[in-house]
Amino acid sequence: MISKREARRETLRIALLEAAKARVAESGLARLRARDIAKDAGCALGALYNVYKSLDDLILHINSATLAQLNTKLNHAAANADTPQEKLVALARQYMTFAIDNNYLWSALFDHTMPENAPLPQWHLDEQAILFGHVVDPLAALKPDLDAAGLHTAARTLFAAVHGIVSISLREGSTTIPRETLDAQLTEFIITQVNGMKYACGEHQI
Amino acid sequence: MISKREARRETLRIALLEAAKARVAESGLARLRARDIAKDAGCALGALYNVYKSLDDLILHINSATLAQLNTKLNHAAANADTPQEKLVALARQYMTFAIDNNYLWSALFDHTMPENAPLPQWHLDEQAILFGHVVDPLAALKPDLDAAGLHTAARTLFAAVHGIVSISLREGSTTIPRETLDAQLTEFIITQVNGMKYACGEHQI
DNA sequence: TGTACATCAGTGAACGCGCGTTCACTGATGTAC
DNA sequence: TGTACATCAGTGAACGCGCGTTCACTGATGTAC
Repeated sequence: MISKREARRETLRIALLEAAKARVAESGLARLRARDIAKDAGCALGALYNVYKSLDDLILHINSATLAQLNTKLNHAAANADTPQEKLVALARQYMTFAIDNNYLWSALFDHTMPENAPLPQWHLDEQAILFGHVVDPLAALKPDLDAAGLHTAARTLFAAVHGIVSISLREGSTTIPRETLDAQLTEFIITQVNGMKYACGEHQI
Repeated sequence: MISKREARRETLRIALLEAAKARVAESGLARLRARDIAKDAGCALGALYNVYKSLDDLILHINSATLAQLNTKLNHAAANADTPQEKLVALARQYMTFAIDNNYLWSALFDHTMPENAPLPQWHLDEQAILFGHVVDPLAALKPDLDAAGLHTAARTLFAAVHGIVSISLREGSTTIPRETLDAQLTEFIITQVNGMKYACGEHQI
């Protein structure tokens, strides 16, 4: 049976997480303060440390929630596309859309660094690995001759390229390049890459 | 005529810059401390503020030096390649090599953020823009139908993709993926992209 | 059901530390005559 | 060249602030009988 204590604890846990997420979404990870979170969640500063081990611990849970949300979006994107090529394009575009719509939360995924003695916990590494996973399936269909390791590497490279394009675009603010241009660039980029993979497998001429 | 005062001032300026660069190269931007720099440069803490406006100002000069160094390397890489395709491959590989060899200094280029009221000075933005510039020339040869704006965008996209691949690789440490694999992946990536550009200009089928 | 005690969530002031920046002071360098 | 004064580099202790974390205390919830 769930005690009244546990229920309150869980409520506070969620309230703190939501408050922290809102703060990050609003003004970025760098401006996140324990005092602000507690105030927003309606509890005293010390209460935060009853429920989370530290501020870093709380941030991990923020990122975990963001990853879950992104994951859902990517699942939908892939599910609504037919061919492997279309899936990859849809994934990339959804990734960019998510990054634009959740700029600061998305940045927090990559900005947060743990104190040196405490590395990222395994459960969080697993969550990150799922991101690459989305790319693996369509890629396997396109390059059936690749083994698991090769697939993994190729997926990471493609993901990283998309990530870089999105990342550098967001850094400059949306002022310099209009959203549609960016979207077109990204789409063309993926198509070029995927077609190249399909028609010429590793024996390119330059 | 250059006074003794100015000479000393300039010497100290350089000593501080070199000390700071060494610190960043050794342990990263996040661990850079004004006190450490002054100690390494052999002066008192306050002297730093005679010569640089602030620590952020000094960091700008570190990044400026790093950009100049990277720039030189990229110039050589492009000069030693013949065809536009080869130039682009050489640029990407040189970029990765530089990032690996100067991990922390390279990261500092992207990690450093200014206080909100003081944006990056123009001279530093100009230096950054030169990076994209390397990609523009070979790209122009490959896609003669693009106008200046389109070229610029395409160059940025390609640069950003390479940056993402390098960035995510370095994040995981060199343990996970051996250097040669990474190099091969990056090379194949560029070749694929460049061939795709060359043979099919925007009217891809998916 | 009631009572006495134990447990633990919740409080917020205080701690502790790090660290960028300043400032009154000293002494070397430059200038005027 | 020498002397008196002005300027400014250089010093390092002290300032000031931010902010994560702790801790003694209070009061609500749970448990034993």
